[in-house]
Parts: sequence; structure tokens; C-alpha cells
Amino acid sequence: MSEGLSTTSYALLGLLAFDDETSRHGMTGYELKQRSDYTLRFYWVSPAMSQIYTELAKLDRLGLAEPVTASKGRRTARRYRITADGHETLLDWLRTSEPEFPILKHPVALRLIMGHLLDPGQVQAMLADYIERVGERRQDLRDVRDMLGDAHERRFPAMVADWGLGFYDSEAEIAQKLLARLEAEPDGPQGS
Amino acid sequence: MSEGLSTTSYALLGLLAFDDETSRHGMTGYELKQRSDYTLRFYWVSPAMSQIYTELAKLDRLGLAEPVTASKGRRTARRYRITADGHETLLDWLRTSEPEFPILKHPVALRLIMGHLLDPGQVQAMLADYIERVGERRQDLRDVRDMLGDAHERRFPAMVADWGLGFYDSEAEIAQKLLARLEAEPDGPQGS
DNA sequence: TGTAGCATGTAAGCCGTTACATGATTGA
DNA sequence: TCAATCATGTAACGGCTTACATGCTACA
Repeated sequence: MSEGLSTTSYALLGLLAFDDETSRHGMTGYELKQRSDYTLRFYWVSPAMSQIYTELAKLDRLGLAEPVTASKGRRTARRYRITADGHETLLDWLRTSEPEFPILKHPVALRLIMGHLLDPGQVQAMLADYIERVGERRQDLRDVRDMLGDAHERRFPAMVADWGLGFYDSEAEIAQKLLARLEAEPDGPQGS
Repeated sequence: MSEGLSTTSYALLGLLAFDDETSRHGMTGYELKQRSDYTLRFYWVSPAMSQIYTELAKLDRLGLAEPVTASKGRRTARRYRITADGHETLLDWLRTSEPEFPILKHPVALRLIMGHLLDPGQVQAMLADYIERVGERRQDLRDVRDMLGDAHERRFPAMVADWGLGFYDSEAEIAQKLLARLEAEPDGPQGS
């Protein structure tokens, strides 16, 4: 009962709202997943497919989204569109809810803190590897950013993409500096 | 059955390992929570008290940690110490597991992407507020960093603290730039 | 004497994942 | 025709939170 919406629900509702403004023919769960994979994923999470279908069923139940062209013929695809109620609910959330402080789950930093338990070489390899992976991620996001272009209607998504790029640049820079710091003192002065 | 350890379990085991190297009289769940609040919290999560007690019971059950001075007299405090097995397990995890890529859950960025649904003033206020909160968090972490000092034994925790400070600086800088960008075009050029 | 902090735990429940199960459509 | 991709869902379960419940200790 009382079915509140999670932040992920609002995020998906937000994706439906974007669709509404552009094509307005609705989105399938599958499409929503793809969209999540190259937007939400960078600053929130990309929910599992099963989760997306669950959320969609919930949004429908609450009247915030509705299936459009519900399985035309015997086609299995169900497209969902945001409703007026859904729009209102989203807007209300945006206007009145306090954004939580960001949560960063950083397995590399978590391991680095216990660096004294490892060989110096292993720690350095871990950082070097991380820097590389950050570069790959950055490129993925760079592609997204390029697709967004400089159109005024997409300036907010573009800003968020730029935010992400800035984050990755910062990560690479910090890790690089730490790596240099470790390389400067190969084993460390054992004495005080 | 099969009881694997979560990353959070390893994080707590790591805290017990630090204690072992310094005082070795063990830590209570309560102390572990306090420690988490000003270390883990910045790059992982600070688990709820109930979660910590659950983890401690699990580590005990698996022989990775053990209660020391188990409730001396009728005192309720139970101090836990990492075992040799626990040490080995932790080391094994550090050496062989691939660190996941960091996950950033960023409610401010999530809202910003839907900025076109809000008044320009509201978006700007949200960013300004965020910048302020980042400053507060940074100060909390700065205090932790200062406590760590420059002692060689604590160089890894110090590095991670510096990492966090770098992250906060980057966040503040990015948000500041975006804010300036929004202020530069008060309403935006409605036409193309 | 009472309240803040120390200390420990259980129960209910949310959010999300992986594994499983199924089937249609498109193009090589 | 066969594989990749599109498409949808259920079941089981893990990890974590909040709410609840309890009690001791130090100190103002």
C-alpha cells in the first residue's frame, strides 16, 4: 500500500516526459532500457530490464503513464506514454523535493585505503587500470555529448553530459597524481 | 547458504584490520559505525547500525572476526577483532578481485537534466544550494584529512582523503561553471 | 534526577539484481 | 534457416533501510 515512488521511478518518468515532448508515440520497456544505458547510467543507475517493466506496471497502475496502441494486432510490444497526472507528479517532485547529496561508491578508492596490505606494484597497477577505464567511459559519454549537440532544447541534458565529462577528467587527473606520488617513493621510507 | 561477502563486509573487515595494526583491543559495533561515518561514507556508504551488527554476526559466524573480552561481567559491549582467517580473506579479496567501476548517484544532476521543466531561478537555486553543501562536506573531509597528518603509516588513507577533496573541488567548480552558463542566458533564446 | 551518549539487536519491508522462461521479427 | 535483436515478464533472493525495542553509563 501507499506506494511511493522511488527516485528511479521519477528518472524513468523523466525519460517518458522527454519522449512526450518530441515524438509522443510512447516508449517500450526495451527502448527505455536503451535510453537509460546511455543517459541515466552516468549519473544514476541503469535499471535492469525486469526492473523497468516492474516500474512501468507501477506507473500504469498509478495512472502516471499509460500504454498506447496496446498490443496492436498480436504484436507484443507495448508503448507507454506519460499522462497529464504523470507530468504533474514529476513537476511536483522537481519543485518540492530536496535533492539528496550525491552518493559515490568507489571500489578503487576503497581498495586504495588498504594499500599498505598490497605490493606497491599492485596498487600502481590498479590505479593505472582505473585511469584507462575512466578514459573508455569518458569516450562513451563524449559520444553521447556529441549527439546532443548545441541545440537550445537539449541544453540541460548537454550540461549534465558536460558535468559527467568533468567528473571523469577530474578522476583521471586525481588518479594520475596519486600514481605519480606512489612512484616517487617506490617502497617508502620504512623508518619514521 | 553459501554466504558470500559483500563489498560492505570487506570494507568493515578493512576497518577491523586497521584497528588490529594499531590498538588490537577490538572494536564495538558502535565504534565501527562512528568510524564509517567519517571514512567509508565519503567513498562508499556508512551502513546503518543494524547493518553493522548483522555484518559483525556474519563475520563471526564465518570465523573472520571474533568477539574479544566477550561481555566481561554483565557489561553489554562486545568488542570484535579480525582473525588470521579474516586477514587472509581480506588480502585475497584485495589481490584477486576486479574493482567495479565507481557508481555515482547524483540527484542534482538527475534533476538538472529536466531543467527545462522548471523556472530558471529554481534551477539556479538548486545549483547554488548544491555548491554550498559541497563546501560543507568538503570541510568535514578536510578535518578528517588533517587528523590523518603526514605519517607514513597513514599515507593510503590520506591519499583517499585527498581523492575525496579533489572530487569535491571538481564538483564545486563544475557546478559553478554551469551556474554561470545559466546566468549568462537568463531565459534563453526562445527561437532557434 | 534526568538526559545524552553508548550499546545491541529484531522485524518489516523497499529496491533492485540475477536467473529463468517465453516468444516475435529482421536480416544474413 | 538460423542467429541477433526486439520484447515482456515472473521468481527468488540479497542488501540495505527504517522502525521498533531495550538497557546501561556518565555527567550536568
